[in-house]
Order: sequence, then structure tokens, then C-alpha cells
Amino acid sequence: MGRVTLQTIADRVGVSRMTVSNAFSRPDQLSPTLRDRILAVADELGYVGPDPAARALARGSSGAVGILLTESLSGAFADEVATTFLGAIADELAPTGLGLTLLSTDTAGGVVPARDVAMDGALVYSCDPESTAVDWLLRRKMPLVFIDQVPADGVPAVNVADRAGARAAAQHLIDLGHRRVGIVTSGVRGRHGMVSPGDMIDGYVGSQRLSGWLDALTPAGVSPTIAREPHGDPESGYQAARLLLSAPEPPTAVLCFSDALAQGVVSAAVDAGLRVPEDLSVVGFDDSPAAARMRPPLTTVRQDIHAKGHAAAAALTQAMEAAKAGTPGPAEHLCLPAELIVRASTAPPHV
Amino acid sequence: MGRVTLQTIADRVGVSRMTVSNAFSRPDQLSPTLRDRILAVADELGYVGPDPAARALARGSSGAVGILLTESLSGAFADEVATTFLGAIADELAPTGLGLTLLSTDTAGGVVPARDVAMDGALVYSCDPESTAVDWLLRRKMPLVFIDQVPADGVPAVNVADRAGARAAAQHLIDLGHRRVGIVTSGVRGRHGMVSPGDMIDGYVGSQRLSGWLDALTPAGVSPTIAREPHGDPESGYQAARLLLSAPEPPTAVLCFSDALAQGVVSAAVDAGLRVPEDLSVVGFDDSPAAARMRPPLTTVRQDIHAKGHAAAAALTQAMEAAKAGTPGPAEHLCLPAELIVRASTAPPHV
DNA sequence: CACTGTCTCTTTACCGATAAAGACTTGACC
DNA sequence: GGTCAAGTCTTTATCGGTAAAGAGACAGTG
Repeated sequence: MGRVTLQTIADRVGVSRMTVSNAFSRPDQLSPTLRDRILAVADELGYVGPDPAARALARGSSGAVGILLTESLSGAFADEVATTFLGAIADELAPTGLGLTLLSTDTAGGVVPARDVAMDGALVYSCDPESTAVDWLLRRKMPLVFIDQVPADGVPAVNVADRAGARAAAQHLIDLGHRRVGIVTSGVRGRHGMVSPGDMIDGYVGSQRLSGWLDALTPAGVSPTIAREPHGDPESGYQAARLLLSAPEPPTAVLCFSDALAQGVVSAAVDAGLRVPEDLSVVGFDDSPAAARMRPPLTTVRQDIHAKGHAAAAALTQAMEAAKAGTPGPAEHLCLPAELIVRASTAPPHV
Repeated sequence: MGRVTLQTIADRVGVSRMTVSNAFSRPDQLSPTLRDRILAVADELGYVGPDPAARALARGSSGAVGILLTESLSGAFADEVATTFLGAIADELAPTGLGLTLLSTDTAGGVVPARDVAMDGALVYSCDPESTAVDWLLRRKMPLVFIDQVPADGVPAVNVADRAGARAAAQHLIDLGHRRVGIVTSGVRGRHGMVSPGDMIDGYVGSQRLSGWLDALTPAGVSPTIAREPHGDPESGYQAARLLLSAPEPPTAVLCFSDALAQGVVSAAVDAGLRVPEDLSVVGFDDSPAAARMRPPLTTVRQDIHAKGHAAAAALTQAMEAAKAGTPGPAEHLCLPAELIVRASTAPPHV
């Protein structure tokens, strides 16, 4: 016996294939009696419901949306901010019944997920806008939402006021009286170790935060020393901090690209016999749950990741509906606030 | 102008549709010259490659695998162990070009992802085997792999020696001389607060670990006090520890279901004026990166999550290939080792 | 009684590809 | 010159559904 399809059931029950289809997909189109009979026969035959692939073709929609993440995916999963965001997205999408497909930018074996996976729309999170994967998504003309990326014309975007937040963080240090400021950041591509602002090729968020820091530091006549590591974990922060602190004139305060890096910076300071914040002020970014739990509690810039996920999911579903209805609608560019949270890891420098 | 399909291109170039299909999917089937011409025309027409949905139907495979996660997805994303596992899976799958679709067990709006999303196989991670979602996957007869679940006949499974690991952890405490032992665990369903072993309905992993602990405690005549919280974050561990420590005869050692919980337990101990390990020994589970960074470094049970992800992905791709080839093959049940890592958070009780 | 709906189900017409087998050229080799 | 194999394309037959319009029956209405 071959595979059980609508036709198999239709023949068995003695109705048309379409009626069986309706029994599954549009119950209001037939009498409850007949429907029950059809369902019973289907069950008896071991039918598992309309084939998703066939349905996707016929309906023109697949019931899944994609999410494109730059890094090697496992990179994204190692990053607490990214996973929290993914969780928020997933939660937001669950009630819609849409599946969420993880797309790697990996172009292995000639298979490009961004081109070859069926989906009704996609989120693009912190990706290189020039990458082939993004290009394919764009070409497919499917509803897209850009998150934490340089906003593009015609594509809805969700961003955070990274620059303003970073500016506030740096200004906070300036106001406390710091004049020797270090920056700890990360990024796989590009130079590592002690770098200058020109060496930063870290994508939109990275450059925005750097700009924000400089917005406050430069007018105050402060030019920061920057240490840059490939990864963004605490261990990397530790290494970067050692580099900064071993300079002839070590900084009295450090601005970090993330709370995770900040954690390592604090550890390095402690191990170097420095007290935080008396000898070294440390500022993080993101306000991850760990920030408040740190000793001392970390001064950081808060972004509401759940709100970001919510906004992104909402923008996508909206764009998808608009696309289905044929109502293009304008592409909104949303910018969520970032707020400086002053805790106990910052203090005036002691002279 | 309507949509561009293979036929559009075929007409334009003056060849059959099949030849155009081959130009995209089987380059060796036609002359390079013609292929280039076809590709050029396709590009000119704005064709983005064979429609994934149509291809899925025709080929009988969709190029994506699903992963079913019990909790509300966001729950899974909040759990470091789960996200690390997901990352490992994603990394393992990336080179194969397969997409990874997150499936929620959520049956919202009549849409059941496990039934309605096109995929070639699926991973089932720490799910209730009785859930409808799992049931649908089973009925679809697609290649499946169970991870951290009660192994089922005919379904490949990947598990960890949780019971043995837990036994080793508990034995370690017994060997150190502890006789008053607490357990801190978590689980949304069921009773919370101080519970007895019978109240534990925490799925396979939870029950395995409990069994393992009891395997060592019971023969030593020790019956543990158990505190159970809905969630598995450090904050929950903190609450649970407060409960345990406020008992008339507080434990001298605590076994935790995870490192995250253990983190909270240590905090609670410190806040209660107890030294770890002098006044309270704490043992975690999983050996997350944070465990080694803790103060004091945490004694815990190590499981290799990357190996687990690797094994799961391998088992799935293997099952998928076997299914495609029509070679059912036996369903292997793999069990990865768990190893006790003794660090500085455990010591003999002081009398 | 004819007219108009409303229910139910059926018909017709795709959705956009792929697999497998067939047909036509060409060149090599005996 | 005839035969065979390889290389290029074309033909034929599905893949498993869904949308939209059509058709027959039955009831309510003026």
C-alpha cells in the first residue's frame, strides 16, 4: 500500500477529494456528520493530516518564518543577549502557530538556507547587510525585518538607541572626573589587542556604541585606549583588561561593549589588586540579569530585549499580513530606548 | 507580469522547462554554455531560484529538520544548558545545509507545528513523551531522535548518565562525612517548596538524577530534605536554599539539579553568614562555564553538551539517510558519560 | 408557485517543481 | 559503414494539496 493521501480517504469514504481537504482545513464547509466520518476513516488509515509541503505549495505560504543570525549560530547561542532575544521572538511567535527556522549564513555544500528554505518572512538579526544570505532574502522579496542593523530603505527595522546609551555611559564617567578611559570590545573580524577607532569594523551596533562613547569623550578631550578581543565572553574581557591595565598610564575607568566582557574586566581588576570602583570604574552594556548580581552590582546601559523581540515579531507579522493583503505599507524604523543604570561599579577616580 | 517560474525562463530561452530545472539543480546534465545562458536570463528576469515549497513537494524532502522543546521555548532559551545544546546542534547541522526549525509544543490557534511544519526529521529534546506534539511526530513516521528523554523503542536516543553522575555526587558528600543533605531542584508542574521524593514529576532527567542521589544516600541511611522551585535560575536556588537552611536541623551539604541553582544556593549561604564549603558544601550539575568561575569554584557533575549535540545531530542525519535509502536500521540508544568534578565548594562538615 | 438563499458537496484548474525514461547528435572504434 | 557510449536535451507522469466557481437539494418567503 502506498502513501495515504486525501484521495485515498476520498475513495474510501466515497466523496470528492476536495471534501476531504475541507474536512481538515475548513470544517465549516461540510456537515459535521460527514466530517466525523471522514476523520474517522482518515484516522483508521493512519493519515496524519495534509502534507505540509503540498499545502505550502498550494497555499503559497509555509507557516514558518526564518531568522538569520550572522555568527556561526553557536556564536549566537553563546551570547546571552542573543538567546534572550531569540526566546522573546519564539514566545511572541508561538501563539501564531508559526515555526521559527534558524538560518545560518553558512553557504556549505552549495545550499544556501536563505535561498532554499521555505518561509513566509524572515528576521535579520545583527547581520552584515552585504552578505549573500541577506541578499538572497532581499531578492526573494519576502517580508523582512532588520534588527540591530543599519536600517535599509523599504525594510522595517528595529533598533536600540545604542549611540545615545553609550554616550550617556561615557558622559557618566566624564562627570565623575575620569580622564583616562579604556574601552573593551569584541569582534571576530579585524585586528585584536590594542587598537584604534579606525580598526573597528564591528557592524552597526559596534560602531554605534563606539560613536556614542566618543561623542562624550572627545568633547571632554579624552581619547580612550581600546582593547579588542575576538569573542565576547568574560574570559575575553579578562584578557582585554589585563592589556589595558598593564599600560604605563592605565585607565581609571573602562567602558565595555557588554556585561559579559565587563564581568571579565572586574575579575581582572580584582586579580590585579585593584578595587572596583575605588581604583577602577567599570561600565557594561545590555543590563543582563547577571549585571545586578555582580559584586559590585554593575553600572550598565539597559536595553529591553523582550521589548525588542516583541517589536520585531510584531513588525514581521504585520509585514507578512500586509504582503498577503497586497498592501505594501511603509517600512517603519523603530528605535527603542537605552537607559544608563548607575549601580556600584562606578565612582570618581581617586587622585 | 506574473511570477517568474522555470517555465517563464524556458520559454524565453527556448528550451524545455526541465532543462532550466537542471541548470539550477543538476548542472552536470547540460552543457556549460547553455547553462550560462539560462542563468543569465534567469538573473535578468529576477528569478531567485527554484521555489522551495514546490521543490519540497516534488523531491519529497524539505531541507529542514525540526527540534521540539518542551517548555515555552523562551524557557529553553533562558537555560544555559539548553542554549548550549542548541548551539551545538546548529553548528553540527550548518555544514549539511539543513535549516533548523524550532517547534513549540504550543497548540495555539489549531496550528500544531509538529504536525503542520514541513521537515525531514526532528529532534525531541527533554519533552513529555505523552504530549500531543511528540505524538504527531511519531505518527508522521519521520526520522526522530530523542534527547534527554525516556528512551523509546524504535527511536534513536541520546542520553547522559545522569543517574550515575548524581550517584557519584551524592556519594562524594557521604564520603566526606555529610549526614544531613539537602536537595534543590526545579520544575514548573507539581508541588513547590519542601517536598518529598514522591512529589517529583520532573520528567526523565529530573527523576534520573533524583534516583542517582538516592542511590547513594539511602544505603548510607541519609534521607534528604528536598526544596523544589518552579524555575531553574539562580534566584530560585536562592529561595530554595533559604527554605532548607531555615529548618531546625539545616543540611550541611546541598545537591543541586543545576549549576544555576547552585549559584543561588551559594549566594543564600553567604547571605546567611555561612562559609562555603566550611559550613555548607554545595554540588551543582552540568559543569556550565560559570561553575569554574564561581567563588569558590563549584564541585559539579560534568556532562559534555557539545558531544551531546554532536551525537544527536549525527544520529538524526544518519536516521534520515537510512530512511531515504529505505534501510530502517536499528535504533541506537546512546548514553554519554557524566563525571564528577570535585572543586572547592565541597568539604567535610565541621562537627 | 416561483424566487431566493443557504448548505453541502463536486468540478475545474492550477501551485512550481523533479524523476525517470526517451530521443537525437557526435565521435570513436573495429 | 555500422555499433556503441557518452553527452544533451525533451517527454511524460507525478508530488499532494487548495481556491474558486458550479450544481443540486431543501427551506423560507412574498
